[in-house]
Amino acid sequence: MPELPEVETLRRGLEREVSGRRILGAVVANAKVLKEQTETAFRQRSIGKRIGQIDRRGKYLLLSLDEASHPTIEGKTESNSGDSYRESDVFPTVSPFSLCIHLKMRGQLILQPADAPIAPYHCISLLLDNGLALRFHDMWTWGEMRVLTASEINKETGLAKMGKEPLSDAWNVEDLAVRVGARNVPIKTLLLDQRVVAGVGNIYADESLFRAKIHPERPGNSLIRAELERLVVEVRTVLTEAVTGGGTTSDDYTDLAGQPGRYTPRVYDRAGQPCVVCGTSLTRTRLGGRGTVYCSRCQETPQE
DNA sequence: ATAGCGCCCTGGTGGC
DNA sequence: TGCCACCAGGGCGCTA
Repeated sequence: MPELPEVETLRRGLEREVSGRRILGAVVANAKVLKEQTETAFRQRSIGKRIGQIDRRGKYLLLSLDEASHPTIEGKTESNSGDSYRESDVFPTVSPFSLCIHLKMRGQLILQPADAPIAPYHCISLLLDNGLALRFHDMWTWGEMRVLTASEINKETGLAKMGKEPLSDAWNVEDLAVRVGARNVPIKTLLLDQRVVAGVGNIYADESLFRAKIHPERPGNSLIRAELERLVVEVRTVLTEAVTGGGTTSDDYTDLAGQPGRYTPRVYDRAGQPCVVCGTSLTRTRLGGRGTVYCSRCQETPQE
């Protein structure tokens, strides 16, 4: 399942490979990933646009779609002047639309030659002006790919209420303490809540808790300050390591080129195997409907 | 306000 | 061997 490190890896790939490219055409093979958006609206809002800045927020990818026809914008985009043209009052609505992508469980983004064979579960292709196609595949069609305005993004996604980016300086133990607060909910469930912290999913929630030596079923309001501090450190560490490794090795995820990630989890999907620290057989349980793996010795619930 | 559950979807798995 | 029920799971919407 793509989480923050996988989506960030894709973002970096897109920044290298498709930023500045013009969208010449769009093929909608499975409109389910457009959700409420019509195929007509998707095509009208994307075809002819130039892909500008590539942003990530939590597990969302946001590609700004700029008017490609105007020479001023074109020139500045090509000269790599960043987003300085956004400050211009000449074109106050230079980028009203963003291509908004969420891969959910099984979505994949692949960049390949436009004439490459269409793979199974192909949903959307964006044909670019360099002979490549950006393709969205999704076996379950839970994923989302839409072209939205800023207000539509706020209305139709949870982005407005999303918590802070865990790899930003703005995220710290104070912020986590406020959002976890007095909630009598398992800490694992809270970590998965995108309003608590952005981008953490099932893999990295389990990994962070294991490394912070905190039992996933501990209620949020039972954690002492030192534990919250450890958790902040370990969430950052595990996400940073996973970004460095290009994401977790998984059947569900590949980068833009189709390559798997190189990060290897210590507990996720290792139920019954020995703990890498103490050798205890790792325990699997269910928490809030999610499979959860932990070490019953390293992450022992303290005696009350 | 908040916690819990059902929904979406389909390949893989385990039981008989 | 073959069939089929069941499972996994992010995010959202509904309910109590």
